[in-house]
Amino acid sequence: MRSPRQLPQTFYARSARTVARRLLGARLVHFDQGRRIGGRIVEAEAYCDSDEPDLGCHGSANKGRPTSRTAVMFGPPGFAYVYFTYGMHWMFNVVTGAEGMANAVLIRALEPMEGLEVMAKRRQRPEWEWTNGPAKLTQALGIERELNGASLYGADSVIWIEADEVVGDDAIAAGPRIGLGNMPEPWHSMPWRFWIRHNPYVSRA
DNA sequence: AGGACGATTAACT
DNA sequence: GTTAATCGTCCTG
Repeated sequence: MRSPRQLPQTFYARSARTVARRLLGARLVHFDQGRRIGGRIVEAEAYCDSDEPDLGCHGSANKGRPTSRTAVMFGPPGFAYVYFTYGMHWMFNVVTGAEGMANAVLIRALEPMEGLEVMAKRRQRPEWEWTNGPAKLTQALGIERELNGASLYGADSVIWIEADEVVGDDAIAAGPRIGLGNMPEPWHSMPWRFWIRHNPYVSRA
């Protein structure tokens, strides 16, 4: 194992909503060039929760059948689903639930904890803006296409999540997901975005 | 083959 | 509040 606290595959083998909530306070680590870059997860969103249809979720494209892009989502839990969007941004998700279900959790914001000097070189801004958005955190941690499909629970993983701070239910807030655009109701308003209350690193949108 | 658009961000009025 | 940047993916024909 990379760390005694590295989350096992069983952690991810639950509904996306459950995993999204339990991921708050945990630490995402990218082991890059022999050094740890990472931070505490403070915001996450569930997509294609359990077996409910979720239009607008990538897994619902192509009539709910896997495509080359979404294949990883349909695979077993505990793997990274990394995709490219808007012609310039990378997004990091963890695959959850049962194999074949296309469930995933988007990591939307972190509190920087390790490798700050690397993040600083990659992002010319005040520290609180380094990782307060899904495409900002991937840039800060150096997450790109080669991590798509990477195992998060393996003994020699290069990216994984560790148990860290315990966040109580009363410190967690929930609300509609961000940036859904044309996603129809009821999914547009489903409260599947979770974040730590009063945390300065949560995305502002 | 072609076009619309995106789980976003930074810059500008 | 509005908009450009920038290109892979999916849907239509």
